[in-house]
Amino acid sequence: MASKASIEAVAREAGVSIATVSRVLNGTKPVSAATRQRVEAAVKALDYRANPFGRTLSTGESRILLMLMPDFANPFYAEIVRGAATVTRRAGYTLLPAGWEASSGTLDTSLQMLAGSLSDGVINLMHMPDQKPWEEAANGKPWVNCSEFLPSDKKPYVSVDHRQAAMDAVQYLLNKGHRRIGFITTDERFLYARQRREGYEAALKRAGIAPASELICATGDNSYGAGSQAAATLLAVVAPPDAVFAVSDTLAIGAIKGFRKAGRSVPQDVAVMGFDNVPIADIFEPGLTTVAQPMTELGAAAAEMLLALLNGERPAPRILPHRLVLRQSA
Amino acid sequence: MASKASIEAVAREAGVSIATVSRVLNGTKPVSAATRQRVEAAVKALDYRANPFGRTLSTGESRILLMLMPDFANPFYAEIVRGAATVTRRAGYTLLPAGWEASSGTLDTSLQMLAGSLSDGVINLMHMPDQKPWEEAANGKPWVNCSEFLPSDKKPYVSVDHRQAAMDAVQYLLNKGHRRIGFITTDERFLYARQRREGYEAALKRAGIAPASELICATGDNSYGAGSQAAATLLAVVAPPDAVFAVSDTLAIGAIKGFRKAGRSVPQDVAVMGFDNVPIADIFEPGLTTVAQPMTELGAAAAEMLLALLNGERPAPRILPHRLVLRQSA
DNA sequence: CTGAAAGCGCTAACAT
DNA sequence: ATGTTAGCGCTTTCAG
Repeated sequence: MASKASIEAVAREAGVSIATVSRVLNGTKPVSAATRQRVEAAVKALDYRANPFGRTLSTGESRILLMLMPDFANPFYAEIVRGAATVTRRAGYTLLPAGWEASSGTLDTSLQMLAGSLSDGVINLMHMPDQKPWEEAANGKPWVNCSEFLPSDKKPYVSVDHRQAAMDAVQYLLNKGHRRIGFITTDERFLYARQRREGYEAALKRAGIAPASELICATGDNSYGAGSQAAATLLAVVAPPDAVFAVSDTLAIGAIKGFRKAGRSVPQDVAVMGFDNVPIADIFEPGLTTVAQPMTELGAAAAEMLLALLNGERPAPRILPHRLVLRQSA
Repeated sequence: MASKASIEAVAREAGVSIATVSRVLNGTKPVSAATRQRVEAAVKALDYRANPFGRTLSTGESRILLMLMPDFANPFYAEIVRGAATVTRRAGYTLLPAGWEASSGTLDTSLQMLAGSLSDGVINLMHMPDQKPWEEAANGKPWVNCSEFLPSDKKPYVSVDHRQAAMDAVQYLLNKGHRRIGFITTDERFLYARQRREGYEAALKRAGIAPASELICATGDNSYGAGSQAAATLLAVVAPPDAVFAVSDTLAIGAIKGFRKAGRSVPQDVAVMGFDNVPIADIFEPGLTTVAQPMTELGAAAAEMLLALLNGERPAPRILPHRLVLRQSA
């Protein structure tokens, strides 16, 4: 630990007691102007910053909020973090992104242990099946789910309506005259995947179309390669789809690539829709038609709700609006 | 703070002193088998995990390593993190990604303050001009630079040879017969940008070509839009380039998009090369010719060096090999 | 308005 | 092999 000044050094430098230093630092109790000045001067002179470990041990609160992330490299999550961090910072809390290793199989146990006492609360973006160990570690700590949520869960959540969003996407495809619509999804243990699939099937049924299981392709993960693979699989069925709805832009772009490799053109031979509206959706050719989520707002709302929880309130769950972004792929 | 059992509760439950509990937990001193069992049983029964704040306050080391990241959403960094985390975890350290907000302008001051005492060391990926405040906060703490580094700096570093890599890329373009080669870069305050530019100019000079300043386009940031914009700028000069080397794949893909929008085709009218070899480079069409960095290895090496530093050693700087990945864009 | 002192949970001497 | 105790740096009664 670098030779940092302790509160005691500051007290000595200012000729006061450590209690007084603490008071001016935290504004807990009135301090005479003269004393305050001396302390502030000493703080500056010694470049003193309170040791968060001492503080936390004493107060029992760390003012750190954990953000549990399934994937580090996904711009969708990055944007949510940005939205949340803006809000928490204003309230004097630090947002710590963590848990991203879960996606690589090995849960970081040391961090998991830390989670229990390191943070005052958590914003969870983790996919449902992966979040259990964290939930246990958090042990009743203020917790809000963001994006991935179980409606029946008593925890506050903020999300888009995955089911409705998927319905809207598929309805758009239906309106365009497509009848054999495929569905590319990730691991179905993920709630959002199941909810979007529900929406997909509901839209089909409403149009009098029976969902065909051979048109539903669940890939292991959310990569371009998986999407490409899925396209190949879908092409192999006896009556291939004339449109496809994928649960993520990554999968959708991978699928387009896959269709192309098989000599099909998008959207002429097969229309493709994605989900998320990440930056590449607008750059890739054809431009990806997709459903956009209000990422920044999702993060900000989650942070506000967590702050409310910390404040003893019981924030109501929130559903934020999604919207279709129409480009060339469908 | 959720009602967590303290070490004292465990001691009571097991009928021993807290010192003994600490000893079995940390294996610091021999403990009789019988006692150990009782303590372990108590730990399990109470679901006890040591409070890291207490531990840190006492030992002066947190066993947390900070990873300073310029950008959260960039798969390049995500991969480096993965490489580093694997190594640190094995050594019993937790890797905490942080600092990503710097790129959004506002440096998270609370985290910055934490940085000073929260971590035992740091792996820095931050761009040089942005890393200063962190460096001050770290105040002499073990520190290794990864990717971005100043050769003259006394801190250990691991990186590719940005200058040489750029030379290789430009030489490839030269070999293909291109003579008017443009350069798209980000903010030139970033060291890697300056080093790659040096390589670009060196390769040109070696071929007897005087670098033309109108063919060098420095964009503000590293986005698709910036690349696209740069392409337009380059097209506006009296004698536009017949090839372009961009300092990142993102910029390169943006540039391809920009050239296309202006009616040019890649690689026929203008060849484009990138840097990094991120996943989309292989999916985008035309496939992006680029220079690949060993991302996982960079992270792993950085972690190893930091661990060595923590261990009192003086690890030597390391330069890892890059390689050209040839696809269709150039 | 300010100081003395207790205590947060833990580790590491120092006893025994 | 195990217990006692003194801190680690800070906040917060409790006195004054």
